[in-house]
Amino acid sequence: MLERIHLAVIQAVDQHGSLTAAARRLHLTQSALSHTIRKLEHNLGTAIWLREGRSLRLTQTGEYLLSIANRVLPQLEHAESKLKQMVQGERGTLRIGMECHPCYQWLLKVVSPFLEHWPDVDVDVKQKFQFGGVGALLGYEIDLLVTPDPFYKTGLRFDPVFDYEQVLVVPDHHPLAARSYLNAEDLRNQVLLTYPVPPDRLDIYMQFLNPAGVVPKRHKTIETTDIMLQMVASGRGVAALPRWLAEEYSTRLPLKAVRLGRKGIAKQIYLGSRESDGDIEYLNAFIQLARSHEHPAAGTHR
Amino acid sequence: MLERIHLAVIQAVDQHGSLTAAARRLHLTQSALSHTIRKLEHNLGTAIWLREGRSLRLTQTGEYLLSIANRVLPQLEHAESKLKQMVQGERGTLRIGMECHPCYQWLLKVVSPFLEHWPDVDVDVKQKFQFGGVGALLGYEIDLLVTPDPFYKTGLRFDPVFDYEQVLVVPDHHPLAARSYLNAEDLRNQVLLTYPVPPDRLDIYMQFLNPAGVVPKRHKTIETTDIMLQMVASGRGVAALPRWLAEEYSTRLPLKAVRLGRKGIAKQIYLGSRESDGDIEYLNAFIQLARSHEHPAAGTHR
DNA sequence: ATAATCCATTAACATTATTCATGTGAAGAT
DNA sequence: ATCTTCACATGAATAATGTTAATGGATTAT
Repeated sequence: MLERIHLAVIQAVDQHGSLTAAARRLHLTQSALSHTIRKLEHNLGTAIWLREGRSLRLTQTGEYLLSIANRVLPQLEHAESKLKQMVQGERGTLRIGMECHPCYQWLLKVVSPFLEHWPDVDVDVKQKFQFGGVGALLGYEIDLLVTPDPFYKTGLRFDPVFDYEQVLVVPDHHPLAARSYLNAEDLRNQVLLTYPVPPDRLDIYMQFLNPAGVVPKRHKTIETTDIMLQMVASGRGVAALPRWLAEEYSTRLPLKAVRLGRKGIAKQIYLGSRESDGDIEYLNAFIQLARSHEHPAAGTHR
Repeated sequence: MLERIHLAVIQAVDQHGSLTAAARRLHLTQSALSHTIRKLEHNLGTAIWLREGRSLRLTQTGEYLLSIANRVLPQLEHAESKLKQMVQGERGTLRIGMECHPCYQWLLKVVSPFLEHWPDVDVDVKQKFQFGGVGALLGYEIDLLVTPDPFYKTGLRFDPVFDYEQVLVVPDHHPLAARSYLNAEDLRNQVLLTYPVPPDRLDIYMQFLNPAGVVPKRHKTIETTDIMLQMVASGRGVAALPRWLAEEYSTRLPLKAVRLGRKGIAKQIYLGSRESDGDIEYLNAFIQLARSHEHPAAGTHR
């Protein structure tokens, strides 16, 4: 009933002094405005202006409508300009899901230049998903998934962002620290520290221990990388982590990284996204940035 | 470009779950909504919903539009309900102009019950007018004029609200206090206190002194009634005021009211208004209230 | 499977909005 | 005074928008 055009006319007449001038401003004819306002006045049951000769004077109702116009129209105009930015992919929220605990550190390094280049794009990182990372992607809970497990499916797209080697992190003076590589048997008497995820999602089990039928002495789960490595340094156990992560921490803690198996465990991290989001500029930019920004230490493996 | 209907559709779809339900809610057909939204999406250059089978899921753009809808639509709805009240004369601002200094006290007695009956109508009182009270009325500076001088003219309407007698207020033990009435000559040696208005607007001059060619010893102007009467009580002069006003003060100050001339000076107060405002309920109500609320002391004169 | 529901689309039609051409009255200039 | 200009009103023609009705495709419920 009270439409945008009504408010626009009232505001324009106030600003430009006449219906005719307002019509020019709004790219409509004076006739159209006259008809429109006449109908509004009829619907309201009251005049908006008093016609005094050739000029218009606002009634109390008109004054009130003008105040509404001056309050509401800027909101709509602002919304429109924001929408334009969003459509051009310059503004939005990038919701990133993480299925790779240690990757958080790497992610921070990508996010920070991204935020600089895209000041109007917010980044949100989630770590828990009811139906797994891929489910979250398909269910539009997240827009981007950082995962070591690509799950090729129609509608999804996975871009490898970097390779790395999964290694065993042990204390500096640990008996295994000097070895050039380890066998599964070597872990039989070790306490293994991992993130709290099911063993079938842990590569050290799937690719190393299980094939040899070996079970470690104990298995403890720890949420955060920092604490986990503190524990390793103090001799409470050993952990399987990306080599680059181990090397980063080894400058601060007395740690050593040892290869798992003769050839090592090779891993890749992928960024999963929906194909339907292929036209979102900032999303593509993020993937681009991520690929060009592989971890410095990653190269040492190739 | 971004119209109310667009926001309404987005909000209704969010609230009722489907385009079809939203169409019912908005008293439009599903077809119309489908077309409307299609056009909006085309104009924006982006989808608002992702069509997933038979249900709609908001895109980021859509989420944003929904937030706008939830913010802007209530503003428009509120404005509409206020407008309805204004049109029914239940809400507004009554701007009262005063051309009768002592009437302020009387006005307060009318305004106070009025404000109680019309909680949504504000009252504003003005006392200065560039082109006089009638000019202010015609120029829409005020909506109601309290004046002793009706100025019948097309478009204006004057309602008498009460009669009163203009008397001379003197100190209790003043030589003139005992007289049953005064002649102009009696003022030749008095100091006359009046409000600061031109003598040709003062009845004591126009109707009493001037015809007799008498000029008082001195003429001082004072803004406020309270101070004026304090001065009279302390013997600094005499003042011409409505009888009811003098009587009201005489309970607190040692004052006496004496008739001017043998028949006294009869006065009337009018409420002036624009005929074009004849359909404003609260304005009529005010005039009605004013007429039924003449000052208690006024009756003594008739 | 079957039916029901929902969105998209099409086409004929109805309604509403806008334009175009013209009229009227007020203000200002000659 | 008369003329010109300006601004709003009006009515008919035209364009835009919404309705009705029918249909298809897809999904969900029974």
